[in-house]
Amino acid sequence: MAIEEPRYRQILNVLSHRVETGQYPLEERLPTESDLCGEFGASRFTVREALRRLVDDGMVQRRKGAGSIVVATKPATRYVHSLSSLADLSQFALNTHYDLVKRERVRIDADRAGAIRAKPGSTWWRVRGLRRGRPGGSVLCYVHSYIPLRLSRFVGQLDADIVPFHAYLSRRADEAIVEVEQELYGEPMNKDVAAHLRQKTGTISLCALRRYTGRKGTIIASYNWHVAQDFHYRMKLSRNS
Amino acid sequence: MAIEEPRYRQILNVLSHRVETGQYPLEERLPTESDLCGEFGASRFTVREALRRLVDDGMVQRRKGAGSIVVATKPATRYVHSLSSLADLSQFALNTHYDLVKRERVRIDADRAGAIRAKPGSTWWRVRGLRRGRPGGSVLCYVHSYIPLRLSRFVGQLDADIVPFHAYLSRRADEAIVEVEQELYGEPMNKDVAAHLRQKTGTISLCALRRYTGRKGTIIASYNWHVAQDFHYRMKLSRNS
DNA sequence: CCTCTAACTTTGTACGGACATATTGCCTCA
DNA sequence: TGAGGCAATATGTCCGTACAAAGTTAGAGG
Repeated sequence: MAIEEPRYRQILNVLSHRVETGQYPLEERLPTESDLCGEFGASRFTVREALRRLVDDGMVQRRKGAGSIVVATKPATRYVHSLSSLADLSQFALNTHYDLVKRERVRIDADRAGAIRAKPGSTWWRVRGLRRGRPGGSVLCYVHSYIPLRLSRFVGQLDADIVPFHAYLSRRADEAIVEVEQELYGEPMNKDVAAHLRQKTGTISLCALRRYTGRKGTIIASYNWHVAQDFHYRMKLSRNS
Repeated sequence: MAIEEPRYRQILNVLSHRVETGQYPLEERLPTESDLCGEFGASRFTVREALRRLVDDGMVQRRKGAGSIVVATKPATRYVHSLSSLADLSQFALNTHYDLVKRERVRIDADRAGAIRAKPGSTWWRVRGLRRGRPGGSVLCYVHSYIPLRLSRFVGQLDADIVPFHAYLSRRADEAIVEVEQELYGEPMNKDVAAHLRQKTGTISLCALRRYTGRKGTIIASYNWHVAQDFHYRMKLSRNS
């Protein structure tokens, strides 16, 4: 004999089934707590525990005084990027050393414009730099960081000690990072990249393009070129709860 | 006069401050609910509400009978992989055509063992296949899929029509996918890979290793080799609520 | 010294009641 | 008719109590 499920979970099962089958239609209200107490013969505590899980599963929203409404017919199976901090995206950033090569203002051509969400022809800051395992060590990665002019007053501060840049800019500009996009792709090195990575022009590189977005738009976008056979990126997604 | 914060929130503020400052050190136990009730002069209900939020914020884990332990000193700003389905990890899988090359049982050597979480020397199924843009089209990717013997009864079913494999296996075995890990790295092609991708041995490939884990362990692990300059992978993380 | 058991501790589930606060809608009055 | 206010409703917060289940610890017994 299987041990019985908790009461609130039994109720949760019934309720989520009703939501999934449309018995409680999308955008409409659920019965009140008091109704559900009556139907299931359970206390308000137990019904609320079930409803709380429905909210956790992203199927229901509740508002004080207004009731509960169905906002999704399926539990949001959210897979969470288990690295809790965004710094983990640029995985080794914290344990490595950064050499700033140049700070410059550049006009964005059509190619770059799409990738960093800039208007073609607009001017951005570009910071070029090298990432090494340790000061003076071998180069792991060559970086172009693009920063919009509205953050100009912080660009002068960017330096080897201020890594990762996105965290610094977000904090100083008081503009939380809302979204991060990352693209990984292989491409032949141009002369600039090849020279800094000490490879022949045309050698295949692995480029990670990352764009950090705040509520006012792009905060920073960076191209990170790696020698392909040295590149290793790991990510883990876990189903939450 | 500002309206007063709820009692549980005041307690939450104190507790999270203590966690952040290390007054409750990482990996160590928090005071028991009953202690906290005493300290704050609140009921167990209220203290539990505060603790529940700490758990939601990812700072604390609780186990029945064992107490609460600190697992992070900062609230986890959780970034959600916005692609809700796991199929999106192998991005083009659904719009492409799969050709099965061979089903075979292989002994796992030390190298592979670590990567797919297998015991060295154990036997697994290996399914080799090719992914193309359309039937008979050019090869996008060469795939080795490793499947544990406990799922042997489903391996015979795997075929071009059954993609993605992980979804099929998870459903048939009634074993939900709990975690997905993905590694991307560059490596020179061996003879087998090079032949199937029509490249010279030693050419740099880009390999995506994906491991899907259920509650009983690995469900499937697959190596996906791409010609480096044809590889493009995009991901997006958004901050949730 | 090791092992199994029993007692104790701690969190989980569940009931009851009470009042607070946000929302909605009706009803009255200008 | 429109605005304001009041009443009804629904969820939020908070208290007390009780028992269940899991984990820990100390002690008895070999």
